[in-house]
Amino acid sequence: MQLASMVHGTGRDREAHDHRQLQHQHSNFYAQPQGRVHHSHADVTTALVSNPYASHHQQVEYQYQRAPQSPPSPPVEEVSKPSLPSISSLLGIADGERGSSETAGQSPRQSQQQPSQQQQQQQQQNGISINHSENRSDQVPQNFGPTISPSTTSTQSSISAQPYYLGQSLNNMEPHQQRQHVASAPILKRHSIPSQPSMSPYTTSPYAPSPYASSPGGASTASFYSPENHPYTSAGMYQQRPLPSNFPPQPMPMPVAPNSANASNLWQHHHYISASSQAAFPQSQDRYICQTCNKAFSRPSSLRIHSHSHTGEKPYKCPQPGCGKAFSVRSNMKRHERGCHAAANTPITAS
DNA sequence: GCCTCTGTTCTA
DNA sequence: TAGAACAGAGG
Repeated sequence: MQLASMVHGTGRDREAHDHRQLQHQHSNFYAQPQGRVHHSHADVTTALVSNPYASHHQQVEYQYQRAPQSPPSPPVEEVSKPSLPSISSLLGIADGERGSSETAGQSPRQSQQQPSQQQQQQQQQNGISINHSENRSDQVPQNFGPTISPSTTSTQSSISAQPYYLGQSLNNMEPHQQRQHVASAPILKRHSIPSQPSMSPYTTSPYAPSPYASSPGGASTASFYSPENHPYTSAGMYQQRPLPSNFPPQPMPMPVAPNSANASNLWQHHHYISASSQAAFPQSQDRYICQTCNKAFSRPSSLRIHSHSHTGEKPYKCPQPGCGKAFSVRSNMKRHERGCHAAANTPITAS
């Protein structure tokens, strides 16, 4: 009963959280265009492509200041673009350098730059050679990926300061990258649980401190049968966890819509996770998992007795005088009495 | 609906 | 023979 209430309560909390989050996003979504009134249509369009759901006000301001460059990284490119030579000229310079000596191949402009600036310059040149051939929209996921453009640090700070913005970027990430994000955070949060051989990673996800508290993992946190809350605390011997329906863990069922991000996708995103989280916690059996051997039991008493096999505890001692045998299971002790001491007891009881 | 107790059954 | 798990009964 308590478990059920916990699960339900978690679901309500999760929904409430989603609702609040969505309200927050909606408010920002509708408030955002107001901050762009003085911008041209092209600016607004570019900014929306880059981040249509900027929930943080600073993010809006940040992109507002340099709206023409939609991705989070382009300021250096923007500043240095006028001074960059064309690709044909670069090729010509390269050809000329090959023809002439290496020492004499430096142009006056390159000699004036610092080494780091030269690296940035070449990176920018490489970037430009790619950006010119690719669609602008394809550039967004790249900038949101783990390897942030080396342009500015404010870009990274703006992303880290916006959980939902980061979530959007996750959708643009490769599946293995998403798994890394999902799996790395919970491990840091894991606590007070001994070694779990071949334990499902999903058992760690419930403690994810990530902004995805509304994920199935976050919901399962409340339903977790924490040993601290159990009267029988056997040194973290066992725990309850939602059923193996989540086992083995499956990849995050995030709908991949990198470039078609809009409000409807937002709702679909959150609702999809919420629905899966509800279906991920069936009130079925085997909810009590031994942390030592990962064996599942349907009853806490069964798990408690099972824990005796790991601890070697044998609380049930044979009451027969001269028989110091102890058993971990009461029924086994009684059986022992019946079998071994029946000859001595039966005549007494019978007579 | 969940728990403990108890008995039964399987296995080494 | 004992360890271990499962299932029914009752609280």
